[in-house]
Order: sequence, then C-alpha cells, then structure tokens
Amino acid sequence: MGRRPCCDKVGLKRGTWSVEEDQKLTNFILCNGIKCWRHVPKLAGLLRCGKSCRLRWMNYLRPDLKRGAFSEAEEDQLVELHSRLGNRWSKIAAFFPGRTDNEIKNHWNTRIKKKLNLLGPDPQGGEPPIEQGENRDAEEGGGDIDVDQKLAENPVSKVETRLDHGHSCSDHNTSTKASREDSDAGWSTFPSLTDLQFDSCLSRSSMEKYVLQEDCSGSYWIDDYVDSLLSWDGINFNNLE
DNA sequence: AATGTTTACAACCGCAGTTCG
DNA sequence: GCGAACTGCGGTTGTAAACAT
Repeated sequence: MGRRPCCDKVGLKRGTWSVEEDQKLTNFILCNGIKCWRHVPKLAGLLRCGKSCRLRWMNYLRPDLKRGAFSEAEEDQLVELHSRLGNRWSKIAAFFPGRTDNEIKNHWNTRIKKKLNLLGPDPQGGEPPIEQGENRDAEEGGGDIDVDQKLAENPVSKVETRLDHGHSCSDHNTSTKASREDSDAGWSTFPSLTDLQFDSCLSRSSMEKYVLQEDCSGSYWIDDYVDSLLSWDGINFNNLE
C-alpha cells in the first residue's frame, strides 16, 4: 500500500524558481485564490508539484510578507520565544506577523545560534530549549505558554510595538515600488509582486489600495486582501486529472 | 584576477496531523 | 473506524553571493 507521493517527480521542475514561474503562480493565486495546492500547478501552467508551489507562495510570494533584516528587538524576542517554545518555528512565527517560519528558522540557525554560542552556552540563565523535543511534553503538561491564547490576549506582539520602521505613508508609497533588493530597509511589501507584470485580473492600483490601507493603519496584516485570496469561485475542478 | 571558503537563504524531503469519503 | 488524500511542519540540503587568500 503506502502513501502516494505528493507528486510524481517525472517531468517536474525543481530548484530555484524563475521570474516567469513566480509570475504565473502569483497571477493564478491572485485571480483564483487558494483551495487545493495539488491542482494549482496544473491550473497555473507550472511544471512544479503543489507542495513546491505552496512553499514558494508561503515563503516568498505572499503579499503580506515583511522581509528584510531582523531588528535587534525582533532578535531579542526570538531568543525569548525560542527559550520557551523550542524549535516550534510555526508557533514562533505567529508572533512575528509578516515573517515566515522558514525565515525565522533560517535566521536562528545562521545568526542567532552563532551569537548565542559566542556568548556562551547559557546566555539567558536558562536551559536552552527543547532542541531534541524532550521538554516539549513536560511543557505542554503545564509550563508551556498557550500560543493561541497569548496571541488572543496580545495580538500585536511587543516586537511590533517596539519596532520603529521610520516609514510614513508616503515613504511606504515609494517602498511599494522598490525592488526586492530594497528589502534591507526593513520594510518591503509585495516584494516580488512589484517586479511582475500583472494580467488583467488584478491591477497594480488595486494592490496598492491594500498596501496603503495596511500601512496607514500600522498593521502588517491585510485581512481584506488575504480574504479575497481565499475564494476559488469560478474554478471547475471536475475536469482535473 | 582567480580560486577557495563562508554565509545566508531558498527549496526539498519526509513525517505527522487533519480531513474526507 | 479505516484508509487515502492533502496540508503543514521541522530538519536538512543546495546554491548563489560575499568575503578571504
């Protein structure tokens, strides 16, 4: 028996995504939303597996991604959260709107881990977490923080409130047009989308409407926009496969 | 300038959890 | 209740850019 692989790898492309592929995937999702990743590559005309498409969208193309370097405040909070949650990157990422679990994991492994090693084995006076998962059960039995509850109580993390991005609405207007390379400025909405030529389905001006709304409210979340992605009306799945 | 090494990050893999028929 | 399909997560690998020699 056994599981069917997520995709048969024959004839499927792997490795770095091209601009054209990004464009196809982005356009498709912006037009149709996300319902079934397995069908996305076929419908979008991509030679990728659904899993790969999902990863690309989640970690790179999603318009609500923040990108850019981590601030010291963010690093502080990451260290704090990691000491409590361990390698549960998705839980940690929930505290960093606009950051992906992959991004946080990478940042931890490449920079913070090194920093902490330089500072010594126990920089916080506490046992480094759960790395092997042994603390996890004990944690969940009692001392663990309830992430969902914490988020509900404190939806805007202290990092967000501490960060000063130094961007006014007008600043942001220009940043939306900035290229991906500008991401080090600490703010870059629609990092990849800005470089893309959009089809008829969603004009750049309508995208910017969301950006401006987001910016002026001080929130990184653009719920209306994201919600709009979740509708798959008009797609007929019956003829697939 | 050429080559080797390191760093940072994108992408893949495999497993676990969830959903659905 | 069961198994297949699907999604999400965390660990690991690949690779391009940056840096050192």
